[in-house]
Amino acid sequence: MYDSNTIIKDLRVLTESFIPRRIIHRDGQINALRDNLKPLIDKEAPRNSFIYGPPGTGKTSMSQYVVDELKAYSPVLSVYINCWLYPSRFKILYSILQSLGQIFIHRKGTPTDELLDLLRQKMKNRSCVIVLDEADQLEDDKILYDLVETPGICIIMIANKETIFYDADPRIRSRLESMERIEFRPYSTNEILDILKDRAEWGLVPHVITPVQLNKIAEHSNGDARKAIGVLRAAAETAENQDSELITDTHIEKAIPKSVSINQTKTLESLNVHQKILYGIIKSSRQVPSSDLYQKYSAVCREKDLEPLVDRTIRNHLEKLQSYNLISVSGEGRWTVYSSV
DNA sequence: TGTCCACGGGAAAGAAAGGTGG
DNA sequence: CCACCTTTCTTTCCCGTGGACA
Repeated sequence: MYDSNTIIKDLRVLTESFIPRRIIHRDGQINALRDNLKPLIDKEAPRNSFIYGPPGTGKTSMSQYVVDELKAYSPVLSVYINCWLYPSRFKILYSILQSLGQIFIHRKGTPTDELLDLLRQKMKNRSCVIVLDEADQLEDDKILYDLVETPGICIIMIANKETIFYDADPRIRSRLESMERIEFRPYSTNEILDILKDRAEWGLVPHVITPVQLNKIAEHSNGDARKAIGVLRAAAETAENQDSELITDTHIEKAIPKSVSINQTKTLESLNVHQKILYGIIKSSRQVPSSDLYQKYSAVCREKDLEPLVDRTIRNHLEKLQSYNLISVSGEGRWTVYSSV
């Protein structure tokens, strides 16, 4: 009935990047973001949003959920940008234009302002929601000013800290301060429990894990849904690999220390360029088969004018990312699949 | 049954960091 | 401060391995 799987029904549901069909315990934030975007439906000017909160509080999932919802009601365009991968003004504009289907040759020396003009031209009589995720990583804050000053563009900025760009240009600062702020607090243990129940219901075979066990995972997560889902997934995979019929307490205990990373942001900062690229690719496309990864990696390197490292070295870096618990690896040999934790 | 192809161990080359003595 | 040697970490090259697939 579930193939040979005894534990996992749908692995995708157990990944952090999976966008659930309903978002729980974020009603206030969802409504706030909806209100900000709502004017777009009547072709009026929307409000920009600044979303902040610690990792694993649902910022990215919720934004994507609301944007998807909006697109069902209105012919608005949307672009998602991970600023970790595209931190510069040029890269962001280039990547926006690319996602909007603007194809042009990347000749060296294209002035950044030219890209901005192109974008502004394209935005005439259209509107577009731009999600800037990991905005802490932005190298140049002028891009924010550019985007805010472009009619038709609505920004959703996502960051960990509220105080981002505290020392920015006063013009930009006043713009940022006028953005609608939406705070994401860490989830309570009970809220995490609800999320886990939801994921377990859709992702696991019925009755392989008990509510008490889920509660144990929730208590250990410190309000970080990403961590909690990671533990659930690791425990389920261990159980599955051992051909067990149930997830045992031992499976969970084994999974907990694996996913307790001291401080994820600290770890991320310690990565080198290549590791960041790899992590960015794996994180933004929820799952990457090994056969695609190296190609994608080389492509990003070329965009960044970087000489790609040789494939064996990449495998070394992937091993490191895995040991830092930033990515998880499933499958074997040629059929290895990398996914974000 | 042979081909394909990413994996991962190991050696060796290269690069960066650390130490020492003039 | 510099020149030179040593150590440590990173990257590359080489290659055997094993599972899917035709």
